[in-house]
Amino acid sequence: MLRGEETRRTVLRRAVEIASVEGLDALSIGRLATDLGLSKSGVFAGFGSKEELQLATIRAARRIFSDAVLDPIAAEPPGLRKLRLLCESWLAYSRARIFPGGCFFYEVNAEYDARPGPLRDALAANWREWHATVLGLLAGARDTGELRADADLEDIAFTLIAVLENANPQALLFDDHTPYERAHRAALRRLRADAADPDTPALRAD
Amino acid sequence: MLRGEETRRTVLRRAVEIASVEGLDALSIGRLATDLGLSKSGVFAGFGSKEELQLATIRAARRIFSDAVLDPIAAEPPGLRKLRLLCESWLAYSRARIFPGGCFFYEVNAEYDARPGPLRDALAANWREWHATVLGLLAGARDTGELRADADLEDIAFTLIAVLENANPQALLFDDHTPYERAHRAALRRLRADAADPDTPALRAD
DNA sequence: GGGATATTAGCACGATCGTTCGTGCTTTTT
DNA sequence: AAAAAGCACGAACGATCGTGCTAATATCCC
Repeated sequence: MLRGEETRRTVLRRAVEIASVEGLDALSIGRLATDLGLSKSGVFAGFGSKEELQLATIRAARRIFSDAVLDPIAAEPPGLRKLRLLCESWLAYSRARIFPGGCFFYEVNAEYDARPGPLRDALAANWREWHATVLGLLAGARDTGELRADADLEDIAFTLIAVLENANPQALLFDDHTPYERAHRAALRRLRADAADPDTPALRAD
Repeated sequence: MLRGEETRRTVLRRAVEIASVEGLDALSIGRLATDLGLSKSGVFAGFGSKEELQLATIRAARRIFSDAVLDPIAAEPPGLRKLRLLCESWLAYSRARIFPGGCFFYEVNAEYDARPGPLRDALAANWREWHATVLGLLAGARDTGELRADADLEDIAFTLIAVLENANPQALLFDDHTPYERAHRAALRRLRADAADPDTPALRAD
């Protein structure tokens, strides 16, 4: 019986839109039902509780994010180029309003980062995953010898994520796309700062 | 007749706490009333509408932010040192949980950056003000000759704000303070990158 | 096709939302 | 001392919230 799964998908498609703009708290069963021409109980039945609906919304958003940002660069071999492509991919994702509220996770992380519970746990897990991805690409670029062997990859990841994420609210708040260009320049600059000398052996000692 | 103003302050003191953790949407008249032992209508009367309560909450938060971050460095003369003190002041403000939810503005900007209306307008105005402050200090440090005359101050401001703000959600999400240290290092590094040569004349041509 | 099953609709519940209204109490002004 | 103003209160409103029930309706298996 697949009709149920189909309905869940329909609901979640709308749910991620709403949550990316107004947050997970603004998700309401009744609103989703009227928006989609369903009954309240029909929407409710598909999830069993509001919290489960919110968790499912986070999972759905994770998939969309992964498709939009990670998939396009999956085939790229490790190295600095892959890292730069990731940054561009992320900026394009925020810029293209894949979620109408910009980056879904920027919105909901701010909403729940100070509220313990299953939702914050789920968001923390997603952040860790995203952070590990960036870190992995940085390690890749170090292993190819394009980044200095003694570079602090955690610090670089922190700055990269920071400048990318920060482009989002500024672009949304002012309906202005120049923050994306600043973020791009800032990311490239940070990578350049720890780039290895071109004639340094690939795996030099620290 | 000052009793009214006193009540408003009491309400707003609680309102900024709630909003910094759960957002401006989570402010509810009834909740504030029961939290403070007041009547719903009494709280309501002091503001006239929920939106006015939210706007007043933003104004109250702006004052608290200004007292915590800007006042301590007000007497400092322009220059790189003042800029570094600002970064430290900001990080201390987030770290000390002046607002229990970390940075009030990180939370509410994310909440309203994609929702046109008076609240977003008010938040945009606050952002502009904060941004202008950072830019002003950068210009000060350039005028003292400590920053290169051709440095892109807008880009530097973008990165500084990004690394500071980004420490906030990460520290909150993981109950971990090391992001503050990363942010500090990242900010200093960015300033160092455009520092002028020590023997360069104060106002060199571009 | 009929019977089992999975899925949606309809309706009601207690709670809470923002808001309005009328009333008393305090304090200031006259 | 009388009059006015400021302020908070309690009660009530229509709406919406999340969540249970029960009944109707699709869909699948035999």
